[in-house]
Amino acid sequence: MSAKRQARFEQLRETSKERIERAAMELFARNGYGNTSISQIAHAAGISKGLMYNYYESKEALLKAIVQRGMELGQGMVSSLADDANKPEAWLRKIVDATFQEVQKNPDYWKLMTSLALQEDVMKAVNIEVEAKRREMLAFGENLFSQLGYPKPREQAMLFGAVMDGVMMNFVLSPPDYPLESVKKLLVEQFCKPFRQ
Amino acid sequence: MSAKRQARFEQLRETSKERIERAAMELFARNGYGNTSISQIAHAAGISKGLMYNYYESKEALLKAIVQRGMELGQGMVSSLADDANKPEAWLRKIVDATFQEVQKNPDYWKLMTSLALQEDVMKAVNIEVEAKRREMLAFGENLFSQLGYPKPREQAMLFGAVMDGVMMNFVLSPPDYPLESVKKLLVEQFCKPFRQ
Amino acid sequence: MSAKRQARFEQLRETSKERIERAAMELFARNGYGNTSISQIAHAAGISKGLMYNYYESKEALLKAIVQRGMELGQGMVSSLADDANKPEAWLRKIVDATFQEVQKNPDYWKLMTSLALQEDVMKAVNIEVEAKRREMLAFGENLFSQLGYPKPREQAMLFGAVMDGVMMNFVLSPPDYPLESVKKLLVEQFCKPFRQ
Amino acid sequence: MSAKRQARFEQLRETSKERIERAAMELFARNGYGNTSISQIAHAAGISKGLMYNYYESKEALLKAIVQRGMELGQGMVSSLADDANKPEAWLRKIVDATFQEVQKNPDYWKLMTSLALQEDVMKAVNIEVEAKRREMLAFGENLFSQLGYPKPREQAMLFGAVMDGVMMNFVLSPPDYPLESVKKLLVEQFCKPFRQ
DNA sequence: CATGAATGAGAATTCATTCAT
DNA sequence: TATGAATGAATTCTCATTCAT
Repeated sequence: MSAKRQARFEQLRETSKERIERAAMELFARNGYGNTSISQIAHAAGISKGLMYNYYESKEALLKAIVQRGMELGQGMVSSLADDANKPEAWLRKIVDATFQEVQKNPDYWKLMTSLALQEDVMKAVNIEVEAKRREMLAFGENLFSQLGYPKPREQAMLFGAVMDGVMMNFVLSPPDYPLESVKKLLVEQFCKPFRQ
Repeated sequence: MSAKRQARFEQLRETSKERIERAAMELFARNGYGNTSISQIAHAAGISKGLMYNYYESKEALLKAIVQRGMELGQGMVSSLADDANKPEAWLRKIVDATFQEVQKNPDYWKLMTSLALQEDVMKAVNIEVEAKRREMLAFGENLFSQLGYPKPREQAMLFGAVMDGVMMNFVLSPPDYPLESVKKLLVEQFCKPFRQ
Repeated sequence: MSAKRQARFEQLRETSKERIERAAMELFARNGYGNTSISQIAHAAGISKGLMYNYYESKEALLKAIVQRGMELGQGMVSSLADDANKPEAWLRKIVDATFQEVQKNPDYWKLMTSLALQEDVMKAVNIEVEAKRREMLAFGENLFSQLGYPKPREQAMLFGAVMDGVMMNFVLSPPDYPLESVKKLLVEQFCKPFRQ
Repeated sequence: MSAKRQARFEQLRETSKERIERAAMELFARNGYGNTSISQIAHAAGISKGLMYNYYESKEALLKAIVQRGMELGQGMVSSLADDANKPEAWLRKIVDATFQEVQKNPDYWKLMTSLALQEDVMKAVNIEVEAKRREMLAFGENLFSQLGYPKPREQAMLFGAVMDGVMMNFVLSPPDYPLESVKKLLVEQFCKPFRQ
């Protein structure tokens, strides 16, 4: 096959794949993985049921692909807030900003991830990765709060993680209505600052 | 049938029902409603599939019953912290205590509720009720934080709700490992107090 | 459940299972395992597709059960011709008789077994057992022909095995037309006798 | 298109066709017609699925082509042993030799043919031809054994056919291990000779 | 000639639900 | 009350076949 044709096919394939993944993510997020059928996905993506299996070995493989892709995109975000090495306050703010930016950009993805986290069996493999990331974040936060003089930096990091998760969850439950900006502002005021008696 | 036999049956029925609901809640919480089959529930409860339908009209009815019962139990909790009418700090603390006590007593239930909240289609009816409760709680919290002098009581109440949700979620994801008490303490220190510049 | 009810259910279950196995064997034998669908089997057995899965985990499990049951029945046959310890001619005749009796009783089963033997992937597990049995038979035959003075008992046993297989195959290909008795008589005359220059 | 190009294409076509047929025969023989997919064949042949349909109208047409080609090759064999008109022993030996030579040359083909013979529905058309050939062979053998003085020439011919089929089958089941030559020698000794006693 | 994306019919399998006992 | 055999609709998945390129 000529390189040209190759490219064209590549593009078509991407298009279909992307439509499938987008549709699937939306439905998985909205209704849950177990409550979403391949038929629904195919219909929403405007393709035949069979085509799905040209791209993904199974429904579960599709889910994995979606999660994986999201994690890769997430990597970019994390690495983008790299420096500011010894300004913990700035760093915390950046984390808050970056996280909510991500979530706003793709609430469905985060809804899905939250759903999955709550289910042990489905996607055990993925959850392991997510768990690792959580741990990493926790250690990172502990370090920051320690620098900020908190007497119990680990617990503070956990509380911080909890607020983040909580706001995120409340937001994805009703994105249009949630006053994310105001809440975020309060959050920053109350969490991204040095310890004070 | 004699009253005695009646009573015995009643008791047996209760027992079976309870075993069914407990098994179902565990499985729903662990694997999701859509990923749990009646067979699994019956097996876990040690009864036959058919018997389920003596007590519940359908799988969905079973879910509703579980959710309902949980909400009723929750009512008790709420009403139990009724007085202390004008001591907002104490009230907030009580809310925190009571909530986490509930969650610790039955993490599966809260895991399930969180899962359900994330799914629009499944249990739309239930979610409406939950949503109503959320609103009520929000209004209540807004009032408390207003009394405590917070300039943005509504947003503060939302942030408070978010921490609560976040801690709860993090806890139910790994109940044995989570240092709930320490985190709760920090939470109380940082949220259950009058506004301070 | 009372023993009576138990027995009744057992019987019903057996009936359905037997109908399924009979129908499946017929279709597998006639059209091949890969060309037979569960729908066809269910239809032929007069049951619903779903019921199959109450008794067998999968189509392959059904096949295995059929093969297994046949092998167990075959065991009976083998053990029934036990004695006559040192009369090799009589023994050979008995083998011939017993084998063809089996085959006449259930030609479909042998057709199926022959089909399966020809396919490596399907039922690799079963084929291993069958192979073991072949080897055993071969060793046994070698011993007999050795006693009968054949200079190459092993090869003679293989030839004998081949005639048996060949007649069997020709017979199952058109049971009603094949003059099994006459052919068997010739076979006995030419194979079940001492070596003669 | 120039004659030259035409020829080149012709050659390429042949090459692809041959690769397809070889791959298909191997897979059909190994796993059965119904258990072999076009994808597998295309992959094994190193071509695209679509290309198959340039050469064959359907999967079944491919099977027919394979069988047909084998039968045509078989024709050559039969006609090659034409003369020796009235030396039945020599003739029988020739039949034995030629047959096993064929089978050794292409065990997969015979495996496939045996498999097909065992399945009524698949390839009914082909089986009719095969059946005709069997009959012809039977009549031929009957004549030979009659000339050799056998009292039941028809049955003897059937027994002879059975040994041939049996040895063939045993051989194709494990070509590398089977001592074809030794068994063939015994076969000739015991079957290709005048009637005695 | 050659590709592989796309289709749709149908296959295997699951599962909520019913019902005779 | 309790069972589990039986059903059938829906679900996941496979595969021969078509077709635009």
